[in-house]
Amino acid sequence: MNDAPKPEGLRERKRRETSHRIAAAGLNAFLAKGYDATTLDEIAAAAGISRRTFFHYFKSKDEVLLASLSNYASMVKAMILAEPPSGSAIDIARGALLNLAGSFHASEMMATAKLMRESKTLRSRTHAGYLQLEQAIFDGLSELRPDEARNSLRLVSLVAVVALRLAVETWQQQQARHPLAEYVQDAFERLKAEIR
Amino acid sequence: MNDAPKPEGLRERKRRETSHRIAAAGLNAFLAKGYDATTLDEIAAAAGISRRTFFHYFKSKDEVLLASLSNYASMVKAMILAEPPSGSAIDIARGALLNLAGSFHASEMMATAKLMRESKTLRSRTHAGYLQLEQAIFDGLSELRPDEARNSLRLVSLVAVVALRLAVETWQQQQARHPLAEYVQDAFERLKAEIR
DNA sequence: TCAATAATTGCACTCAGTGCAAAAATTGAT
DNA sequence: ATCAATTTTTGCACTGAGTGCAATTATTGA
Repeated sequence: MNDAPKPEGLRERKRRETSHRIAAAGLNAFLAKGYDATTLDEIAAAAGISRRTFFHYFKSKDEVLLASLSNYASMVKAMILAEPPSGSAIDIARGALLNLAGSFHASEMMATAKLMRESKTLRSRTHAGYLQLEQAIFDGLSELRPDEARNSLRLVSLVAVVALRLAVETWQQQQARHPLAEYVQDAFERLKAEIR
Repeated sequence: MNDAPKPEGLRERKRRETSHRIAAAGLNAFLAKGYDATTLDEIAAAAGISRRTFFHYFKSKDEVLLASLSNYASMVKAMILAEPPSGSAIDIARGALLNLAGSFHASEMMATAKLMRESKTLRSRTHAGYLQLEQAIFDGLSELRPDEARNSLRLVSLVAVVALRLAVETWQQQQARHPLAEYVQDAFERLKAEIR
């Protein structure tokens, strides 16, 4: 058993680099000119590849933006599995999201959030991100609690994401005055207080 | 004050008819060949108009499908305003959604739901519909309860839509064995039981 | 150095969506 | 019925996203 039987060949390294270059060029252009006004040709040119090659790295234009976002889905699953398995499902989800909230970078978030609001297609995508998150939380909880009713875990997943959305909303409204985690904490508490 | 100062001129009537013809032709084609495989040319041809004219009636392809869906948003707002204004915000939302659930037609829903699952763009749109619903519920509640904290009403709106989504999910999983309203009722109860 | 494999590219294509200006239909008035 | 104003419909040409294919180029292991 070797940790790295392939010491990262040239191919893999270049691939990673190119992918990263495209993502960076894309985000850059989006922030500079707006999402819709940025064409694939521009991104490709800025990344030093052909338009056709772009599609070997990303399935679509919006996936460039979703790429960074979708990391959160796998992160949250890992965090759920890392939670102490005692406590209710919702507490586990809350713990994981609190954890996740810590890894949000305020400045970066506020910038991309602005993009999300501007473009119609991106608004849909933002939400697609939340759907991924729901799924990831559900997967994590299912793995951690194989004996609990799927029904309940599904419910908890959706509610947890609602809490996160509420938190992000007020966080953005208040220009990130406090760390996101505080808003997440607050959202969960308000959720428990309000639903009865 | 006249109810119909313009007794519906020929123009307006034709416009309504054409709009309806397009929607019907679109839904028809979608169900027959799938969403992605249906082109605007086909829809236009089936509706007896030019491709260009299509865009005078619908802003985009998916709006043909969203048209029927987005009615629900205004319906739910009306239903909220029609609820007895006593009781908590969440009970009002639940009442309205129970009411709305009654107007869902099972067979039609199951068919369009299949479409929604097939196409990526449509999945986004489905969710856009839920966002509209959230907003509509929030608007309705805000109007009915101008003195309650927006925070709380927003929270209740999102939670209510989560309940609806959970209900629709199991409803579809169980092939509409029971009327949707029952699942909605159940979802709200589970919500209250699970969150604490 | 060579052959297998994978990445890059160009080209031609389909389809959604938009701007523009001409042609056809509807309207209200005479 | 006729006419001018207004609205609707249409055709045409265009941009931009995304795909299939086949040729070219780079990387790999031997």
